[in-house]
Amino acid sequence: MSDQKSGTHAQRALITLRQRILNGQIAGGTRLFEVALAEELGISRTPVRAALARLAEEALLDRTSGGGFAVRSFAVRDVVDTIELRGVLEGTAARLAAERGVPADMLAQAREIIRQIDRLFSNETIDMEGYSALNTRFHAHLAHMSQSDVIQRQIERIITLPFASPSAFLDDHSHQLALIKTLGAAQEQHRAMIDAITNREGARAESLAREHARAARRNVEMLLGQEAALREGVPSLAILAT
Amino acid sequence: MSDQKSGTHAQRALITLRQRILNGQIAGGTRLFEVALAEELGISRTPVRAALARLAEEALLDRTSGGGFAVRSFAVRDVVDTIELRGVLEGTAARLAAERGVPADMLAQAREIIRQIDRLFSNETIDMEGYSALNTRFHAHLAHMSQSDVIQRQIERIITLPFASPSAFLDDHSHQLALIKTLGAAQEQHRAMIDAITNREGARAESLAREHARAARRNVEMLLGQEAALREGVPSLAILAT
DNA sequence: AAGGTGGCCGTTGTATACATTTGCGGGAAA
DNA sequence: TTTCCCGCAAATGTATACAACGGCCACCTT
Repeated sequence: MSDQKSGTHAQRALITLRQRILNGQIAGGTRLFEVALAEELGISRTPVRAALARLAEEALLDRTSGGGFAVRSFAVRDVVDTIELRGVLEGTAARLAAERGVPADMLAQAREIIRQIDRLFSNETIDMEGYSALNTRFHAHLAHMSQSDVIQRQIERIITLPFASPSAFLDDHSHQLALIKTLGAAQEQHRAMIDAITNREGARAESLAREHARAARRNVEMLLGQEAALREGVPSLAILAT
Repeated sequence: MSDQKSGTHAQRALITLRQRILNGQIAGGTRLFEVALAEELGISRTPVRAALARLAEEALLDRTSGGGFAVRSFAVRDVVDTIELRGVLEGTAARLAAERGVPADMLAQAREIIRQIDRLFSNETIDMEGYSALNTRFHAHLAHMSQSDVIQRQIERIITLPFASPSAFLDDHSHQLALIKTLGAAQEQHRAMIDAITNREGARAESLAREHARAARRNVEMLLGQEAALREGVPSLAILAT
């Protein structure tokens, strides 16, 4: 089941382990041992070490004092704070874009993405995968518009966590009914952000981006208010410590 | 000269390479080869790889497409943006502290640090090393008061870059005359931040922390305005791409 | 019974040989 | 001359054996 054939052993191990951690198959705090993993995956310790190092880089593992690795554990508070952090970073990207000014063609690209999302809305049934993809593109483009490599890197880094991605929960099928109603408001915020950036209104752009991220926080809180059974279908939250 | 005796080969290699990069001895963009480094350091490829992986984790190296590593290059813009980012993160820490409320003893600790800095000022000549240490402690404590592990980690991560540290330039001896005059204002900002947090004034706490970081940016700009010769004594900026 | 102390075993650290990949350069053909 | 392709060399990927470190437990001593 986990024998993807792509690339090197280290890459496969990385993918497998990442998936297990994000799935919650390995509890937070669990120490990972090179030999055990190597035997289980049928490879030697060397590629395992490489994979573990990359997972530490992705902040999914902590380095323990003795030199080993342990799975990082995410409490609800951490998920909320991480979403807050994304809001802060995207807010900064939006503010910098406004303050520094964005070339016309870059703004045009942003508006084009918004237009494509509008087009999706004109259909009777919403194509959630399509929306998710376009939404991700919009947010990536926002980071790009900051014209700051430093900010862009930080944003890219943080959204590797599935629950911190701008399109978190959009692909999770358990509660789409409630979600769909919020998409219209989200799109209005997209529009307002680009408007603020166009007018060089830094403070407005920043606070819009922050509020925009709050929607994700509301989703988390809504999901956690439900019965556990209903949460089964939400892979983005599977990593949560119980 | 580089044969510190502490710990493992990997640790020594990490320290040596980190120092070289921060010193600017290895130009940004330079690709690092395992074999070459191993031979030069007199160790095998294995600990070299480990060291390179950690440096990538510290964002001092980029991973190249083929699987190798290259020294990250920092332009002036990147330094400025990184300081801005610290301001944003510390601002967020201050805001969260204010919004969430900070236990009395934690606030007391913050005030104690401020008091110790006051005491330094009462001397005729300022003990810069002492100020630097206390200032670092104050900022670390601020991150702690956010009561957010996520935010705290981000701040700790970013201030490993010497020019992004809250006490950057304080230990660089070339221009202390100009700096000393700014310390009083900085201390007033420390005081105001704690006041804002005590009164649960989130927005005020945030904007104070941001403005506080601007001082570091001014220092960079001042230093870069000087003749190159005068910059020799500023190790924090040695990494800058020429 | 309590405390120290020895050694075993599990874990990471390191070196090294070999496999695999990739990028570049040179040569041949169009 | 240009382009394509082949092959070599240099780089990373991998396995494996052994070293070194450390924690734990059992046993011995007082």
